[in-house]
Amino acid sequence: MTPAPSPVAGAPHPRMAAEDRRRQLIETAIDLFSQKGFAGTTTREIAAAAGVNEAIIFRHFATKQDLYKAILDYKCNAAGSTEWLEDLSRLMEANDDEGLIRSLITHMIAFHREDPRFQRLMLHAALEGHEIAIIHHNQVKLPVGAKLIEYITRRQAAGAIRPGNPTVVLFSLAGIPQFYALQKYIYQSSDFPLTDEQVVDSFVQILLDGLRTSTKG
Amino acid sequence: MTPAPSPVAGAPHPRMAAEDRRRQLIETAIDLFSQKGFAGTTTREIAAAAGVNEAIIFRHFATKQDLYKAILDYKCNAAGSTEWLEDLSRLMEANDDEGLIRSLITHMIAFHREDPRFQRLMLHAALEGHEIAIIHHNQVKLPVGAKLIEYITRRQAAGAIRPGNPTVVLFSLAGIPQFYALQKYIYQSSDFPLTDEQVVDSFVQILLDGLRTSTKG
DNA sequence: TGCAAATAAGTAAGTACTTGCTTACAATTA
DNA sequence: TAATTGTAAGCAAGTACTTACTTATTTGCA
Repeated sequence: MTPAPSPVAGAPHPRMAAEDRRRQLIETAIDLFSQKGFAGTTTREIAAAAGVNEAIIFRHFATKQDLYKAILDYKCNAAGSTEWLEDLSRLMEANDDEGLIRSLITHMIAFHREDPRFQRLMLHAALEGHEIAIIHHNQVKLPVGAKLIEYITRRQAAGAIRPGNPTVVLFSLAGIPQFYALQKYIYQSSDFPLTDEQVVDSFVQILLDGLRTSTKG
Repeated sequence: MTPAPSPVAGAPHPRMAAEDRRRQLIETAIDLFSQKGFAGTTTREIAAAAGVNEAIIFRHFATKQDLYKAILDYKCNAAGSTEWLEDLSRLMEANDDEGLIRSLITHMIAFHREDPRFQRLMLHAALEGHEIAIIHHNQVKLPVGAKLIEYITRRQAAGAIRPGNPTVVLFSLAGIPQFYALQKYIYQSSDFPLTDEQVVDSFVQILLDGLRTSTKG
C-alpha cells in the first residue's frame, strides 16, 4: 500500500489516484477562480496549472459549474467552524460581552488570514450572484447572525448593551473586522504595520465602549 | 438644433448622435459589467442591450478594455465628490468630531444607495485586479483616507480621540458604513426595516462613544 | 506466487459554439 | 457631394466539452 502522493499543483508524477487528482483539481481551481473569477478562468488554464490534460477535468467533474460547486463541499467538510460556534455559545451563556466580541473579531479576521483564496472566491460568487454564495450565506453567516441577534437582544434587555435595533449593533460588530480583513488580506492595498492581535485589541476596546449602554446622559 | 434623445437602453430610435450613442453604450456597459463582471460580459450582450449592432461598439471604443476604462472617466467627470471633500475639510477645521463622523458615514452609504452599479463595478474590478480599481483607489479613497488619518492624529494629540494607531481608528470609522452599505445595496441579502437616516444616527452614537477617549479609567 | 482480464487514469485531437474584433457596404444627414 | 451613423456577415482565436484510443494499476484465479 503506497502512500498517495500529495496533490501538489504541477507535480511531476502523472497517474494519480482518482481521489487525489480530484483534490488537486479542486485546489488548483480555487487558486484560479479566486484570482480571476468563474467566468475569467478557463478549464484549459486549470488543467495547465494542474499539469494534466483538459479532458481529465471532465472525467472528474461533469461541467465547469460542477467543479465550482465541488469547491464548496470540499471546503465545508474541511472547515473546523463548529468549534468556533461552540465557543460563541459558551461565551453567550456566560454573558461575556468582551469575550464574545473578541472571539467574533478574532475569528472573522483569522478566516481571511488563513484562507484568503476561499474568501475571495466567495466574494466573486456573491457579486456574480452564483448559487454557491447563497448556499454559503445561508449555511454559515445567517445562523451565526441569528444567534448574535438573539444575544444582543437579550443583553439589551439586561441593560448591558445600548438600546436600538439589534441588527444595527451587529453591523457595527461585524463591519469593523470585515473591512479590516478585506483591506489587508483580500485587496492587499496597503501593508499594515500592526499585527492582527494588536488590531483586535483596539477593535475590542472601541466596540466595547461604543456598544455598551452610553455612560453619557 | 433638435434636442438629443435621452440615451435609454433599447430605445426605438436608431441614428443617434455620436456623443449620445457613446453615453448610452457606457451606461449599458455599466449595467452589464456591474452585474456579471468584465470577463462575464460579452460585447455582443452590450450591443443587444443597447439595441445596436455590435460593430458600433468598436466604432466608439477601440477595444472592450477601452469601453471599460471609459466608464471611469465618465463617472469621475460626473461625480460631485469635490463638494463632499470641502464639507469634510470644514468640519475638520472646526474640530467637529460628531459632524465629521456623520458626514463620512452618510456619504459612504449615499454613494452606494445612489449608484450601486458603480460600486459593484468597482468591487468586481478590485477583485479581478483591474487597473481602473487601482486608479479609483488612488484618486478617491487614498486622498480621503490620508486627510482623515491626519485629522485623527491631531485629535488624538488633543485628547479628544482615544490613543493608538490612527489607521485602526479609521478602519472602525469606515468599516461600519461600508459593511452596512454592502449588505443593503450590493448583496441585497436582506431587506432592512430601518431607513438610512436612522441607521446613521445609531452608527454615529456607537462610534462617538467608541472612539472618544475612554471614560473608564 | 504468476499473469491475463478488468478497471481506471491518462492523452491527442477533435466537436460545435462563442469570443472580441473587422470589413465591405447601405442609409441618413449636412 | 461629403461625412458620418448604421448594419450584415464573417474572421481567427478561444470556449466548454467529447471522442477514440493508450497506458498503468488492481484484481481474480491457477
